[in-house]
Amino acid sequence: MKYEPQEIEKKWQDRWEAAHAFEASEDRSKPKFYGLVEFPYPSGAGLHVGHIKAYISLEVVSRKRRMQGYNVLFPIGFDAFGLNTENYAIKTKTHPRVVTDRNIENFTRQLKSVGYSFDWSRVVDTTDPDYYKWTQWIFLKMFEHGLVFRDHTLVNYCPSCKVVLSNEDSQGGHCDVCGSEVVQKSKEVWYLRITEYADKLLSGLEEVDYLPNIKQQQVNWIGRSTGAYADFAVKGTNEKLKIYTTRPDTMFGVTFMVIAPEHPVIDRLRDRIANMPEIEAYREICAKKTEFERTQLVKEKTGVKIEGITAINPLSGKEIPVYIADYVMMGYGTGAIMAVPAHDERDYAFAKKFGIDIVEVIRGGDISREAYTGEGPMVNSDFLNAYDNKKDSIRAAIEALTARGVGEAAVQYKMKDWAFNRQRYWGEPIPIIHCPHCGMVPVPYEELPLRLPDVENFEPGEGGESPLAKVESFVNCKCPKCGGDARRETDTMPQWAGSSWYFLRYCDPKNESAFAGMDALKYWMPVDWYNGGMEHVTRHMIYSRFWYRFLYDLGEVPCREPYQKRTAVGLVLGPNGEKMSKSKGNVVDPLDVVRAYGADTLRTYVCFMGDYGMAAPWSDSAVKGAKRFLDRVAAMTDLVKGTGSTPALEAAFHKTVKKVTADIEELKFNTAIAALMTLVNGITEAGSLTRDEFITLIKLLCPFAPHLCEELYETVGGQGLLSLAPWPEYDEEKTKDATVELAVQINGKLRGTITVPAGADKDALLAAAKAEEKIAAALEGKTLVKEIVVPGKIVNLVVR
RNA sequence: GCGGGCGUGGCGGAACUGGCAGACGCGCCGGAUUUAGGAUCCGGUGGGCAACCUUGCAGGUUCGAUCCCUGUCGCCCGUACCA
Repeated sequence: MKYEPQEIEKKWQDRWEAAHAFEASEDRSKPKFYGLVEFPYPSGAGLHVGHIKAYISLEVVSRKRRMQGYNVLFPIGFDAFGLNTENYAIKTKTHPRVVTDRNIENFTRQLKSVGYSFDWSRVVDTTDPDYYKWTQWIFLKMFEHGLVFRDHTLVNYCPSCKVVLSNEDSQGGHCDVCGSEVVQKSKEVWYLRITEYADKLLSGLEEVDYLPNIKQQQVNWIGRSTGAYADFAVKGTNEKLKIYTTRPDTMFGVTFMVIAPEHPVIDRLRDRIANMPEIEAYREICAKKTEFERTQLVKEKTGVKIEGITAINPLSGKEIPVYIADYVMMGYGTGAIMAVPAHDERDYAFAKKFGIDIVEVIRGGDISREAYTGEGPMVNSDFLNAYDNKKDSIRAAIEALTARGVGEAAVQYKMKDWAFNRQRYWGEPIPIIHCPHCGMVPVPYEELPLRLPDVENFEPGEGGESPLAKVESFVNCKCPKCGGDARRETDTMPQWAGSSWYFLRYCDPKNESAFAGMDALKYWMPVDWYNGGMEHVTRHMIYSRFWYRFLYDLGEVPCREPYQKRTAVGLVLGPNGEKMSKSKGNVVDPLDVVRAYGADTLRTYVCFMGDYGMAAPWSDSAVKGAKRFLDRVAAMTDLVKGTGSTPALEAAFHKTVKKVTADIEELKFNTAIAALMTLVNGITEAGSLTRDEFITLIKLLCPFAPHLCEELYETVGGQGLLSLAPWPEYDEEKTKDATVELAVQINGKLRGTITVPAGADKDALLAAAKAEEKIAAALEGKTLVKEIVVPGKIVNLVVR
């Protein structure tokens, strides 16, 4: 047969659809497999090769598992709220609903053209009111349980998108959506108290199977540290400066304090501060600094001494100066630190610059040259001098602080609470009503979904308020509690909201009385295998684990962790080895490949490119190689004969079944395909194969190139769909060759090979080795010192 | 700085975690077919004339190291004054 992709792909896609071949079955007696890939944001640009590679992972696994008899749930949906759509809508003056529907339609068509075996009967769309009803429902449950709060603080703000961003959304100081530099702005915003779940998110990692680097990144992001709070009294006032430290045992080495420029104590002590104008000037400079200046130009420490106030060290009683400096952040710990220049590099740099005393309290370094951050015995530290290790001295210091009532043990997290509102139109409305009498009142559950009103103008307001604020009919409402006039919240949720629980909806997508029925959840959850990009490890993964864990605490979901296993896809780079981008002009359109070479070629090539988890450059000529391989497989129908397989070919088949079966489960698609290519080479050499063997071949290839394999199956008279036919089995005994070739080394260097029966013992191997021509020659006149024989591996003769 | 990862032919990458380095593919060379090109098929292909040399570099452990250890250089990703 000849491989003509254009003629067969649509045909099989239609047949699969007509047969509902890939819809998850309600038969709950079968073992289940829930494979999840990150649902796409349906941008106007259409499918990207990145999507192809990301989805091919569990596509191949799911297809194989289906053939192995699993009840497979392999769903897809659309994460369709968000700024890109909204910005596009503004630009083209088209309603985001229209844009979204068009994009979803386009994505659907494109995904289907690649032949993914998604369950299209369970598609979710986060912008569908029947879906976001439950997003709002979960939000209200969180509100009910005290996990939602409003606060007036400094937030990350994108001046271009005109929205507040969470920490996760502004990693590296740049807006996640447009890349603009993020500025700090004082605003009243909604928060989700994710920090309350920090410990659960951390401990939950112990019971899941994520790649080690994924776990590590989450651990780092949560950033748990242990230490203590301590109160430093401000001399002559009732004020106390509360600090957080991980090394309370170094307290006798404290020679000054530093507070963040935004620290509120400055305003409270305004009257006592002698150099207030200088302080104000410094605060102004700091406020104007961009993220870049604050983080990149860190070498030089700046700050101002606060004249007129001093603090008292709670353990030593010493009076010390207080500085204001922007190397102390308001957002971490308490916004104030005790500085121990002898044992902290930043404090050391600051002390050197400002000529402050440096007092050694841990022996082991040379504090005249640099801060010593290692361990050692305590010195100059009163009662702590008795200790010579970190653990004991910290414990003793905390005990002392506690006993004197000036401090206590404490835990801090780098992770911050989740800034949860956006001042934009295309998102889930936050279902809260502001009542002048009752305060914040949740929209009653029975009124959900709180629908987005239709508006003409989606432009965000200049003052940073949501477009919804201009919609009087939406804003004005009655308070559900007292019935009086009230106003609706006009901000919407961030894009991460809808994606924080979508995998639950897949389990039971049509449920009208719950986000998903417990029955369905008990069967399908947890997700057995989740694959996606590394960029989501500290965003979406953290958020959705938080939401899921919260629902677990409520008794709404059956297990503590949503994702049993998580793997990551490596980037597809441009042909020049650089990251694909429009500006670099190195973008490959996967649909072009489908048109030119067929979906099966695209799929096979993407799998064959290299290590699945690593970045790999695109190669147009290698794509042709994949096509050539499929051509050869198609041509193999001519070699199918009733009889005539060699023992070598039979063994090759068993080996290949074993290897492909194992490799797919490890996402080692490149070597699985290499094994299939080797097999095809072997068949070519043998000149013929049986029909059964041919069917085994196309079954193994089916997860990668399903259209072609279905067609070939039909060509050789196969009944039904190959995609649902049983996966090939192998016989371990038959994977073994009768004879093996073994390397013979002399002094560790290869000097010859011997061919011996598979089970040959040491003596036989040794004899064969010594009889080998080249070996015998090399042994001539030498003294044999040692013989190393590892059956099945090697013979090494050590001579002198 | 810290955390994670990676350095193997001209290229993408293999190699049972200590046992014949370079599977498989791309590219390249030669041949067949073709009026020609393309496509296809067959053969060859790490370097060196050779002895030999080769997994970023330098050491170490071992009968034996791409794999383990020490040091060093380079690249990528994440994070960032986290007290």
